[in-house]
Amino acid sequence: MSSYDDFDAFEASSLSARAMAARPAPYLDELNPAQREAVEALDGPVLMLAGAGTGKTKALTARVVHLLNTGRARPNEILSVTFTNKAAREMKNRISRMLGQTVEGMPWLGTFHSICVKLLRRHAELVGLKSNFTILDTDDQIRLLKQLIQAAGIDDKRWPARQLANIIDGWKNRALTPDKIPSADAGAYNYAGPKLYAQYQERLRELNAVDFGDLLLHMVVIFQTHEDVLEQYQRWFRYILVDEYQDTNVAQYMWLRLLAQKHRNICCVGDDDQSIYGWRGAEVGNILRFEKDFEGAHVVRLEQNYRSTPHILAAASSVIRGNTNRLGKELWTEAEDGEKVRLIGHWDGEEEARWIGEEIEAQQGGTRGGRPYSLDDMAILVRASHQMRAFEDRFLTIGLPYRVIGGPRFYERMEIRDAMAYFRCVVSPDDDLAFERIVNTPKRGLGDKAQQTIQRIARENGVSLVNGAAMAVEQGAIKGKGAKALGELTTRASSWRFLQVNVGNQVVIDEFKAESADHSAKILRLMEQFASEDAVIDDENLGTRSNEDIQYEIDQLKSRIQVLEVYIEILEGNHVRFAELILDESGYTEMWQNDKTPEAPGRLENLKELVKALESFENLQGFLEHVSLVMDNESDDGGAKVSIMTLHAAKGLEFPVVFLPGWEDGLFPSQRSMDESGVKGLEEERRLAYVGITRAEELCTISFAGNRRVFGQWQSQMPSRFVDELPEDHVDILTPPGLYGGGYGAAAPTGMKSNLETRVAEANVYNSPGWRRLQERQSDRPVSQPRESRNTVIDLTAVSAYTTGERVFHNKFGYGEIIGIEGDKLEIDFEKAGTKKVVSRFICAADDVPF
DNA sequence: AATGGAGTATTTTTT
DNA sequence: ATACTCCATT
Repeated sequence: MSSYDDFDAFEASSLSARAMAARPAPYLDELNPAQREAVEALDGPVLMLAGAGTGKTKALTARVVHLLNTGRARPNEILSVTFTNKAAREMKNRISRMLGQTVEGMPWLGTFHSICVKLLRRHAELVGLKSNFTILDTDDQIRLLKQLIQAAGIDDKRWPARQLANIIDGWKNRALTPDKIPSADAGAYNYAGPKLYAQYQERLRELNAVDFGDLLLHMVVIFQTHEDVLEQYQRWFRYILVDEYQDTNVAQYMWLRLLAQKHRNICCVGDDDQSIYGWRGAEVGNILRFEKDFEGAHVVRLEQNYRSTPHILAAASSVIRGNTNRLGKELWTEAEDGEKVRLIGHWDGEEEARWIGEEIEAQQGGTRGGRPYSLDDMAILVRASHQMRAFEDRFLTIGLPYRVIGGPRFYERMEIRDAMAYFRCVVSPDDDLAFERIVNTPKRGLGDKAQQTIQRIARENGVSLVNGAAMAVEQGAIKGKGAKALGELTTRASSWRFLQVNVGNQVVIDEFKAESADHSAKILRLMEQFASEDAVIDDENLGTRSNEDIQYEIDQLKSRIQVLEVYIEILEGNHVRFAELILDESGYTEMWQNDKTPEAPGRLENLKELVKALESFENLQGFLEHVSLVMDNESDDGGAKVSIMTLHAAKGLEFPVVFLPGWEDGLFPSQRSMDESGVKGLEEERRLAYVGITRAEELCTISFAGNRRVFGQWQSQMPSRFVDELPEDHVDILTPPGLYGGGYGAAAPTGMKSNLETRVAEANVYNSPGWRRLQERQSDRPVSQPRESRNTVIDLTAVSAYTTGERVFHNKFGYGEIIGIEGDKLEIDFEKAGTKKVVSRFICAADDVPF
């Protein structure tokens, strides 16, 4: 409070502050003490540690409203960053509601990416871009990288482009430009990573394009190298609010720090226990060290939970307690006890889906807390999207309405991407990737060879592909029927481009109008002539024209007038017409109309939807930007539905009834997570479990299956270690009804620990041969036996149940011989597949092969 | 140049 | 199991 900056800030707004001091603040009365504390600490750095369901968004919005209400800042002086578009929208809505008016004046409320686009468009030239740059999605990114990889003579089979993309993303997330790659990373991507990264950035600049990571990276670079620009925004953004701070990566963190340096009025809201995006560069460290970064930070903990029952909270707390390195929060609630968390094991994934389907039908209409559940109140949260399939299959057969959230997105469909590639070519002609996509779509008889010719000519002349194509046509470099089609495309393209650059140009509009008027006048004259002339004319007389000829000319003129009218509309700013024209003239619409495959009608439907979606935008560019940044499609077509989504997609949501299927080791926690990131990965998985459980308000059901098809192969599954971390007192173990109950006769192996998992096993079918085999093996396999030490994922001291030289079998690789043992990983020399490292649970002794 | 068959990898999670 | 890629054939 003593710094000059703060004084300055206060002075600037003190007049209005005083004027508004008397203004009532009813929103404050609705807050609990902790929330209120977080809202009222307006100046200086604030860290709001908000556990799940503690009214974080409420506090955040109240804070914005309070800033406005006390006159500390005007709407455009508040920088309010969220992680997702959904969160941004939610905040906008809630602020308007609290304020009683719309928030048109909050231009800086949005995701990191959308705010950065806005900034970067203003300062693009500082990093060598034009302000109409395009934003590439992952797909384009990979295609571009593939080209560079092949040009470098690297085998992209052995070194997939996808991998390089991830490496580059990782660097960008850490705000590392190609010249700043640490030597430790020099070996990345077979030692070609850094060089290819530099080439990639160079190429992006040529294409006047950026990828997602660039949006932040470029802005950080600009802020670091152009003090004047940075200062301008530092001054401008008096107050900064950050939602989901635990999800920020290094680049975002640097961006925030740079901007907050001056006023230091930064309020970060987050929950270290809900950090689930480490895999894409999020640094929990950012939140853990906030107090060090911003000295004198005011830390507020929101711990009263308004969402879930005590049983559910107890389960969540018990699981998350397994993590070290937490800031520490303990959620509590005043809610009634309600039902315990339910736990159930199933025979296989299909059985699990069947049971959940029935359970949903049973819960539907049933009441708890007085009001009947609708399907909208229920959700199934899975670890990985492939788990959704079993549920979709099942729900389709029993006719249970469901909605998949975050599935394959509308804008990722082929026809939509094609259409958008056409738009991109028109909006930014340098976008070679877009042109590549559409040269031969629809088929124009331009194969590899023709396209290479275009590439060559473009490169030789240092022009974009569109221009290169035009030159190729002029030079007659393309042979065959492709030549004509390409010529047509390039003339079309240049006329689209003409329209695009002349939108709003009154001179051109007037010219077209004049031409149109001329034609109309001529038609009138011809009509007169037509009427006055005899029906039959001497055909031999070339000087006279037959009625047919006149009719033909009239038709020609009429169609020209129609075209002109469309052009005029487009020039006057009707971009929807423009889109239609492009799709029409390119033959793209026609292509699908002629397509006889069953998907074709759906694709045409999607194209229509695309055009309709255009209506709510100002122009094509605005639309393209929205699509690349927002990419969401929440089309709620009435009707109550069960939601199916991944745990990641569920963050921030809540449902009265939640199902958490697939709690099996390897699936959840995911094997890959643990392999790649060890204990860190496991802890993130555990946070994911915590997020999952805390989504539930009243009823939470966790389940696992003993057998599951993985890559089309049946695999025996072990219940998740997280199952053991649930608190017994708050969990009900269910016995699945029917078919299998006790069907396998023999009780579970004796002498087992009486942990939850075993009790589930005893209670149901979980006595299958496969499962029992696993259980038995587990007891003579140190890797998985000591439950306590299991959180050390790679335990090099562990003694394997296998020995070197032993002959083993792997589902995928077949037979082989163990040549090395490293904890639970075995190095095996396979007879067919060569030497591989395999996690021991995926193999079995050669004489134990199940057939 | 387009089609169809074989062979291969795929399953995290997303702005 | 399925989706995708590559290659050989027409």
